[in-house]
Amino acid sequence: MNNLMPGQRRTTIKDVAESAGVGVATVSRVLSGGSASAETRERVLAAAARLDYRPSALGRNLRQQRTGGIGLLVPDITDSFYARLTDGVLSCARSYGEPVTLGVTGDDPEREAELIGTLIEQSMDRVIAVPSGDGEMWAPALRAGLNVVFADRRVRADVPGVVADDRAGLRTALEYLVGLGHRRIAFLGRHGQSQRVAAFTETLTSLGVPADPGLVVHARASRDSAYAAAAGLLQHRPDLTAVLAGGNMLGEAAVLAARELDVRIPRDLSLVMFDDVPWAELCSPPLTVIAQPAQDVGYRAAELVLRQGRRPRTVTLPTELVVRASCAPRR
Amino acid sequence: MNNLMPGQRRTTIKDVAESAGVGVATVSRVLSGGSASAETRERVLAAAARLDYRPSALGRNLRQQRTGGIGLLVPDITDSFYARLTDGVLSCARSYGEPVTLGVTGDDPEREAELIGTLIEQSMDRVIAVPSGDGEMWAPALRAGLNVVFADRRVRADVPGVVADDRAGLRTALEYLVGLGHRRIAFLGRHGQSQRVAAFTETLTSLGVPADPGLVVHARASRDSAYAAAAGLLQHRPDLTAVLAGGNMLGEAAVLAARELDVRIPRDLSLVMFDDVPWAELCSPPLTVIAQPAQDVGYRAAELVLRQGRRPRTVTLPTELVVRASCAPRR
DNA sequence: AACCATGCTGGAATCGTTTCCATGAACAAC
DNA sequence: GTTGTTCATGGAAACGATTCCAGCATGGTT
Repeated sequence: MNNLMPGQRRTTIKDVAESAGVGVATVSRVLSGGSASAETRERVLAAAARLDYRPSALGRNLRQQRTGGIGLLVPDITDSFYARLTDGVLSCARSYGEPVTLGVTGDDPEREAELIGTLIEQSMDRVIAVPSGDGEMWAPALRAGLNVVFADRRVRADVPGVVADDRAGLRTALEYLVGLGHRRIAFLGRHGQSQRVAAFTETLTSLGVPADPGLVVHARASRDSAYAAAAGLLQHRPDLTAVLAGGNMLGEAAVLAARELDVRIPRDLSLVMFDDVPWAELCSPPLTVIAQPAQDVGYRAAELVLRQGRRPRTVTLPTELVVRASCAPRR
Repeated sequence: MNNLMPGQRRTTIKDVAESAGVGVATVSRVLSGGSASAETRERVLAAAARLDYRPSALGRNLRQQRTGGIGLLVPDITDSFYARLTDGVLSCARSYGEPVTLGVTGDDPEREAELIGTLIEQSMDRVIAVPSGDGEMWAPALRAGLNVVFADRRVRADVPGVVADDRAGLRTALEYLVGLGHRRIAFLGRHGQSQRVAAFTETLTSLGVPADPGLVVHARASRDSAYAAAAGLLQHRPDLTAVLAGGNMLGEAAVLAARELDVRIPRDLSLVMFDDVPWAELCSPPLTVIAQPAQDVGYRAAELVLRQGRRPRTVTLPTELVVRASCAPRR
């Protein structure tokens, strides 16, 4: 069968070997930094350059029983927080020359499981995930030898993770709100943020404010769901005076819902949002936020998963309360 | 302490064959829908399920000389437009079960070339790209048999593409601005938007407004660069009365720069922004925008690159002018 | 009974790379 | 001159799948 395809056959290591007058083993050694005589090395390099040879990752990976590259699972790439996290991962991966395969889970455990399956099929051995389901779901992946690092959330103690110190950020924000006289403070969270919710109620109690379970609401990782949750909260509980939004999409939803229902920020309602985004400053009023180092979280997670030498437990990155104009004393 | 279990070798097709008492060829046939007797099929399926067998994509790809999956190259994943585009690609790819490998070019042709190299190394045969450099750069990739689809921009006539009809959107926006009495209208664009710039000057001329080259400014794909360009424009040309921002990041930069320089929108300056984003409505004032179907662009591009049967030339998707409150008659 | 058509099956080749191992040469030490 | 030792080197065996091809049984037709 001669080359009937317009796209000609890929140049292989064999072609290089032939062209350089050496064996394939020698070519492989030269190209991967093994030992070889200066003269041979030069001949091989010249031949490789002449033929524009690029080693096939397929062959290499099959032989070495591992696919290079990193799998990255986030709930929603449209969310600025996860986009920045992704950017951090990419920027670290680039310096290692590792490709990144992206999957969105939509905070749906079923989809997450499906994506994990795909990753295993691809023989990916490194994964960074913002987990949606419970930790159990990751057992098969770990058994398969997958190298997992969690980002933003942790659902298993035996898997390293990189998270922002939202507990501290939350405490600062709540102290601020309580100091302004607020007592009925709602938490508008996303599914999978159980830890954040727990921290919320604990901190509130420790500040002398009784917890009210009706003031904690959850949404899925989509704009519509966030809006529905925010609007529902504001309609059902007109008595609340402050809202803590657990993400930028939820904050956005809260602002929108408040406008729709003619609730004035900050006169009628104070709002603090997790995650600083560029538009928070552009918003009317500019939003007080708990800034999170999303990009760093991604970068550090990538570092962790790439330098798999030692296994640190968990990296916690600081958060910062940025006060703007969306909070006022309780009337 | 490594968590590598001894003897945890991956289960291969050979194991399944042995366990089912058939040859490997038969297993392969059964699993890929070939012909086999009902009894054999059942035995193989049972064995595969029992051993939790997953075919290795590596072996398959090596044999078939192609890596499944799609490579996606965008200038900046942090930009809402490209994030939505990416979301569209992922959502289409998911229904085909194809993994997506993401790379950010930062609108840098050099980085783009580097990423193309990586994709070829991975034997990726399908790529969706928002091209940054000129069309020449894609010649080697096309020669290597890569299946390329451009999104958002087109730089080669022989490569199919999916774009938004920004020419029409631009015309509508400019008619609106000119109708409000504006004459000195600036374009704040990004590198690689030469076509958009050309459309801008042409349209302006056709509306009877002389083009002023000094009113066209370019930025790279980063927030800092966008801000620098916007601030520079406003400082150097205090005579302009309207700005058309070529992307949401540029619009954001324009709003920020205007505030910083105490230029009031829309009293002193009218602003129209390409691409509708959720915060455009939250902004003060709410921004008039040319809405672009970013997600659809991604989805359609993925469809095009996956259904490589026929090769349509170009898909153009409609845009829409959404009038809010950032434009006013010229004083 | 002889023949062919049909359909299922498994051995073996193949994809492109890395890596093990044997070979042979050069050289030093005795 | 013989024996080790150290290199560079290339042949061949993996890796895990698909697929060609030949073998074999079955059943129908002459």
